[in-house]
Amino acid sequence: GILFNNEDEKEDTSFEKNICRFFMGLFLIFHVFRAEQKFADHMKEKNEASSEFAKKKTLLEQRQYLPIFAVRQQLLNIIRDNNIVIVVGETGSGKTTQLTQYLHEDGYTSYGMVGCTQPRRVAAMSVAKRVSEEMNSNLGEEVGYAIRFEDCTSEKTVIKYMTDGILLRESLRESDLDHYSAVIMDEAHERSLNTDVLFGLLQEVVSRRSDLKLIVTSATMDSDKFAGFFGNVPIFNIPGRTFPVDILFSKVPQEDYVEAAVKQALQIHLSGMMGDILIFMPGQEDIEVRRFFTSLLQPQCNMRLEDLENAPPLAVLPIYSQLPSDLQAKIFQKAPDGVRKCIVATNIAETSLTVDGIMFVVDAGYCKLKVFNPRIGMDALQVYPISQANANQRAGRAGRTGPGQCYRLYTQSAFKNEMLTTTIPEIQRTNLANVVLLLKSLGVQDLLLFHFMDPPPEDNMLNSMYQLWILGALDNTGALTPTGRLMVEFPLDPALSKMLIVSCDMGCSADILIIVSMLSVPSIFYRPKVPSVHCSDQVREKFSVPESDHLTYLNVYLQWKNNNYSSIWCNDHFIHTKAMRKVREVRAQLKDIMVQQKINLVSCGSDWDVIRKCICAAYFHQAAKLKGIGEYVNVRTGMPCHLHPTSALFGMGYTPDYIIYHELVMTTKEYMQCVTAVDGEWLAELGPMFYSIKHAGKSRQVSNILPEYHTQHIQCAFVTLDHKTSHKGQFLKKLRFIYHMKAE
DNA sequence: GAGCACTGC
Repeated sequence: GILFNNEDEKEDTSFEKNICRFFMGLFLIFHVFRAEQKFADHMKEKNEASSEFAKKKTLLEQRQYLPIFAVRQQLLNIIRDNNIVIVVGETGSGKTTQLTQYLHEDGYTSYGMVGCTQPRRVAAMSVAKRVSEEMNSNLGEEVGYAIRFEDCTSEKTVIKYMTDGILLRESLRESDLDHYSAVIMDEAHERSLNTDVLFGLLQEVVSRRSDLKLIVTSATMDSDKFAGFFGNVPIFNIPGRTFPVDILFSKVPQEDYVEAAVKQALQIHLSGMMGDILIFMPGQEDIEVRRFFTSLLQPQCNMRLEDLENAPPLAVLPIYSQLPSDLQAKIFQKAPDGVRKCIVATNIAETSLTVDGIMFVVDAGYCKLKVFNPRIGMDALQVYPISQANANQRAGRAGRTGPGQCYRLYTQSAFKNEMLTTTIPEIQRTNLANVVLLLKSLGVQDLLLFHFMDPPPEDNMLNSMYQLWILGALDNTGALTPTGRLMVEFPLDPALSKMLIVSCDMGCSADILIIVSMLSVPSIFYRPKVPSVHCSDQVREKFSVPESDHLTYLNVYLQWKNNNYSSIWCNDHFIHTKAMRKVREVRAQLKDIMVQQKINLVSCGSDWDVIRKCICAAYFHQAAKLKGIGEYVNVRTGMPCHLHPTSALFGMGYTPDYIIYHELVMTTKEYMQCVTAVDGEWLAELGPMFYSIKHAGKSRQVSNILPEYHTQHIQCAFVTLDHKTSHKGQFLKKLRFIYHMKAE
């Protein structure tokens, strides 16, 4: 049927106005505050109810009630007869908790552990906890888990849950995974970067080790592809236990998904049907609630106001990853009687967290994706249509506790004809420098021949190898150098590892260690929306080191340390406490590795120029040159690049001739994020394959020292002094550096 | 004068 009536929408409102209409409507009219106040009381009630359920059924009875129990013996038979099996286990089948236990009961743990990988840390932890309860043992004994910063296993452990990244690291130490008798790769259909690398590696391990069982779980739509990849291995189906979800498509394409979502949510709310609503939006910007206070109330989408006023209360709850965790927790609290929850989420609610009681899903059909462009070395963060697999996953969120409905704000024809069946796997749209380094260290000779399920673009691979060569991780033949081998030890991007390694000789390793840790954690600064926005910016300026964002970060950490790592101090200075704690954890982990690798910790004290030079030593390939007031051009591509407004260098009178950047991201413009001023001389000294010093028209030729893989890129590496591009102004300096890249 | 989906070692 017709879900929405577009014809009445004539006014041309801006995006922002639409957002504000969304929340002014929902948020204010439905007395959200009243609703929220009642939450606390009802939490207690809910807890009592769930413990009541636990009493009714024993753990064993609960295990036997799962769909997977009915096919237990068949499943074990097929695993016994095959080294690799694809298991299609739908939601609610019990595969994640039961498969490991079945293998244990069938004797596989007598000669090794049963390992089970998860794409997320919380999942690894919570599933391990559940299984240890079912096996009546203490967590960390028979059943344990391992995630970054936390190894909760012991010599007794026979069932080990872990993130896929952990298993990948373990395969570095022990390439045949001799400690395992079976490995289950759970949620493999999510195709994380680590999953895809493990696919290729584990397939080889199984071919070497006939006693190892590999079980890969998949969604229905990928199962044939998975089975084919591993050599036409059998597929085993386990039915799920979910409720039916009615899918309703929009009859006409929606111009504005925010407005359409508001209308749909209101329609559901006024229809009298019971149940909570979950709305999927592409980004934080669409969800952020606070900004709506500053906006004006707009007439509501042709709804009659008296209808709205008489409607029951509705609690609108935002959820996205950057939201502070105390606010995130609200979505799990039960709403009081008579209050309906309306959760507005990014795709964090698609897989990462599950809310019970959702009966209605409203799906805008978009998500944000980061896509890497290897040619210019830039990430683009953009809104894309979701895939059919995403859409089905989202719809499924309405059928967890009862029959549900899913309203798709796009047409059936768009779903069928315009959406991809599955999202492009991460390995095809990300910077591969890390993957390349890892595979090289595992002794993979020719990376272009590595057995990937979906091989990444060749250009991307070559570019990553080239970047590693620049950093001195690969030699002229493309083989790993001692520096490269050392870099693998660190759980960091290659350039950051390199920075840490060179910092020791430069006498500033303790300082660089802090900077690297700060860069490994997203969003240190918390920037509340109105009204304290200026306040937070002012506080931030207090940390500012005019010539460097990196040093600004160092400054923040040192001050936090001086204030005894206080969370109150963080709150006062608009800094994410959670992020800072993670910085500290990362620092401790990296420090351990440095000690292990005999890299001394030394501080340069107050001589911060040394630190800038050290940063330059690892990032000289990401440099920009001043061109006009406050304008920079990328030295590799000649592309204009902008200082990000949050940078310490932004809008200040100080405009250095050369800067290096940590990251280049295309959003509304090409922005350099996290920059540091450097000397031109340093660039020539530390990046001789890129830059040469030009003395009165004479140039120094760079010899061909590139590995064979990079023949296509050799031209890019040469410094060709081009007199045409050298002009007066800021070039009238003692030294001139010009970089020329052969355009395609 | 912008604003960042989500993971992981």
